Amino acid sequence: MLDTTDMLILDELSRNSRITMKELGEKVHLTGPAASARVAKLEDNGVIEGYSINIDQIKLGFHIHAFLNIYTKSSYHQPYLSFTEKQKEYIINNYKISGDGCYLLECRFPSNELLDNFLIDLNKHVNYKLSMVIKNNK
Amino acid sequence: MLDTTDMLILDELSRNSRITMKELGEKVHLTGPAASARVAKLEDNGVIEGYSINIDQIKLGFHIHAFLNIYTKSSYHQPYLSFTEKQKEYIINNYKISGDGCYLLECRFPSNELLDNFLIDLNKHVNYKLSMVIKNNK
DNA sequence: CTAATTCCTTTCATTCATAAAGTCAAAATA
DNA sequence: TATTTTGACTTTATGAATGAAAGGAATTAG
Repeated sequence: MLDTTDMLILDELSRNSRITMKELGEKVHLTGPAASARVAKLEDNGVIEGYSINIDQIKLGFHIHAFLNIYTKSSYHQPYLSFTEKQKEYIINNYKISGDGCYLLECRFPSNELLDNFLIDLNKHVNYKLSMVIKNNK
Repeated sequence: MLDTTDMLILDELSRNSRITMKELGEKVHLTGPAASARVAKLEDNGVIEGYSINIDQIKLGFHIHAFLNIYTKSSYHQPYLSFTEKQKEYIINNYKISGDGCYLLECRFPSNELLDNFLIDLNKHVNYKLSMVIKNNK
């Protein structure tokens, strides 16, 4: 389904998705139109879901990056899910998981104070264990 | 530092970073060159770190998405960090965290078998708790 | 052996990006 | 108050990229 050229294209676009098709072609030994056709096919079959940017969250004022293991006492998750819907500004990902907890919530906050406010509200619906990200080894 | 137009630009580029500067300008009520100048400034001051793509991991054969809470017995983390260096294919993020464990490892695997192999090797260096991602509510 | 398919290249018209010059308003300075 | 400076924008024009169309080589199917 995907050959090595396709993988190279995905690799290049992961590094810089605003590269021109001509340049992309040069990197994978194709002409511009050939690279463009490959990319179009990768879009059509859904391998490429979209084009995005990486933003420096700290420069946006989000100095705190945290994970919250969520533990629901009741089996009724809706209050928690409604809460996270309302707090999208602070929520990066909200994974439903197997294992210890029910959810793993990835969040960002400008300050400890806003984190605290968030936790107070969160605790009305569920219990949690907090892990603050110190750095990402990747 | 960043005004509402800049935030709108970041929002649009997050949704589609391959949009033309002309189109981007139209969305935020600017001309092409003006939008382009804004974006260049956002790049220069490091707010925009880069341009990337979203890839459907399942279509690449990675059917399993998991988080591993890592617990190191010894204070000497290097064996673990060397191990993760060698396993980059399976590792999405490797966060050093405060809280219960020492690290939170985000991984992907094609099969349970390869996950099992990974865990066997991982367990030579550290203990872990495994959480499998069922879905992402976001 | 011929026809169809796939993947590519080349060509060309259209569109985009980018640099340069000019406009305007707000802020700073004398 | 008058003048200058600054910053952000628009307009214009040119060089470059995109995308559609046509054509060619290699592979597969009938």
